[in-house]
Amino acid sequence: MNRTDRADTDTQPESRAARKERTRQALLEGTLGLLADRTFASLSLREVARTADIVPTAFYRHFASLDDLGVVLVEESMRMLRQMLRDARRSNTHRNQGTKSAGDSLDILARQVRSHEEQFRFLSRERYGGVPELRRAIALEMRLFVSELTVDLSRMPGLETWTTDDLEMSADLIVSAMFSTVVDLLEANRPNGRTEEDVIERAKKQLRLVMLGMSSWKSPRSDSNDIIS
Amino acid sequence: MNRTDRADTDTQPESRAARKERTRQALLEGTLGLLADRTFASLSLREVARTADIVPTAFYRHFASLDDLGVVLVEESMRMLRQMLRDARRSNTHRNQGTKSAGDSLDILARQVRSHEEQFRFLSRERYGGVPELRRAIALEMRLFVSELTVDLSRMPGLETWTTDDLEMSADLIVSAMFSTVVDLLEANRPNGRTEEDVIERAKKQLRLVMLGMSSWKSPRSDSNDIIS
DNA sequence: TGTACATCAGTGAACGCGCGTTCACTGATGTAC
DNA sequence: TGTACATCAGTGAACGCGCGTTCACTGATGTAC
Repeated sequence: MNRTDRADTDTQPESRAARKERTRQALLEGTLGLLADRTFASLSLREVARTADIVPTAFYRHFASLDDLGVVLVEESMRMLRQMLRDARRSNTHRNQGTKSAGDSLDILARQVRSHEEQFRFLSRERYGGVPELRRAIALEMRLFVSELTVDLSRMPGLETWTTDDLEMSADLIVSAMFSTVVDLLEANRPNGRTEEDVIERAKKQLRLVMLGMSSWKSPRSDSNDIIS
Repeated sequence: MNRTDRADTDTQPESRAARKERTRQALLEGTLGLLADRTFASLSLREVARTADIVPTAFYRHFASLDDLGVVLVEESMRMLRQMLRDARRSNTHRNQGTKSAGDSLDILARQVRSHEEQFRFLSRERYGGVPELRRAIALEMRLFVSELTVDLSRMPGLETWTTDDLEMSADLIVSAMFSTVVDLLEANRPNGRTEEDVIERAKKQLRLVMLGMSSWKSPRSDSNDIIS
């Protein structure tokens, strides 16, 4: 916390605060590792402590409870997700829109999933299967995504006249599809499974299909709502 | 099992086999009850036994293990889901197709979710958050849904010339959206939440939007794939 | 119909185990002078 | 720079608890004759 003398050579021994921070990070990362194929609810404090090579009681020097650590984990993962969304949005704003940007967004998503696999695995597992506290935190964040995407859509050419409800309906559909894609990406490249390229290609097509639907939604020539045939 | 004298009055005492079956059902239903807000992985055998008012050791007269019971629960829920799909398909085949049938399908889905709430809750929770065995069973069933829907789509007017891949891509999108809708339905009518009618209306619109996209997918006037604007 | 025996769903005591949490402690790091 | 004291991350023993599973049992139901 309040260190008066900063280390100016890196051969100097680590400060107590730095050591503590390292243990804290070890706990968070060790927990994420355990969550690769387990539910957060099935973890035990002793087990988590073991991953950081500390005795169970030392855990309490860092978190008040296991749930407390879980909330921190959600917050960190969510920060990562928000950053991803911000990047995707910037790439869309600065370049062209429509099909191109849809493909770009999917590529950004796939890259993020690959480089933050454990966090995505954690989020997708806990979104529906988690303890109520984590579930609520994730649901809130998903709702924020939908409303941010709604705003983005409202600025696209051809959609300025849409009602908020229709924009939200479309954003909701897109977010659902992207969530499915994330889960598919996490399971891609397994024996007997689809390849990552397949998953990305299908997701791009799906996004294009939705946008195609949006482009003729309530347009003059389909006022009858008699869709197929 | 092999009762020689069948009961012809209902004042007659229950047979041993019938009693056993009742306990078995009590175990299955009691477990579903516990799963209303918990993960299957977090249940204990003793807790489950308690819901059927039997001593822990008596559990083994009915199932080899808790996981064994879990698999039976998945199978039963899946049988219900398949039945629902069969009904929805029949209603579509016998009547007209397109927008009307989309609305009908959603109404069928909503009714099923309402009357089998616990099973849907169980399935949606375990789909991503469950123990590997349950997750695999559910994933398999979801894949079957997609391929059945793919076949259905291939028979719709205007879609006969589509590639299997494009049909599957569309079916996959629809199933993703419907899964989201199920989860929304399970959380509908809560304080500060959406109403069931809102959820159903939005899902119908989403289905219409997708079908609208399909109707112009790769059609002459949008060969350029320049979707929006 | 009555008797003698078999079946088997459910009982209850007992086991060893990992759990979360308490507590008093140790000893290296940090601070004041 | 050296000394005396404070801080605090991590230790290790101990606790009571619910767990899954074993085992020998009970007594009502079912079957054979």
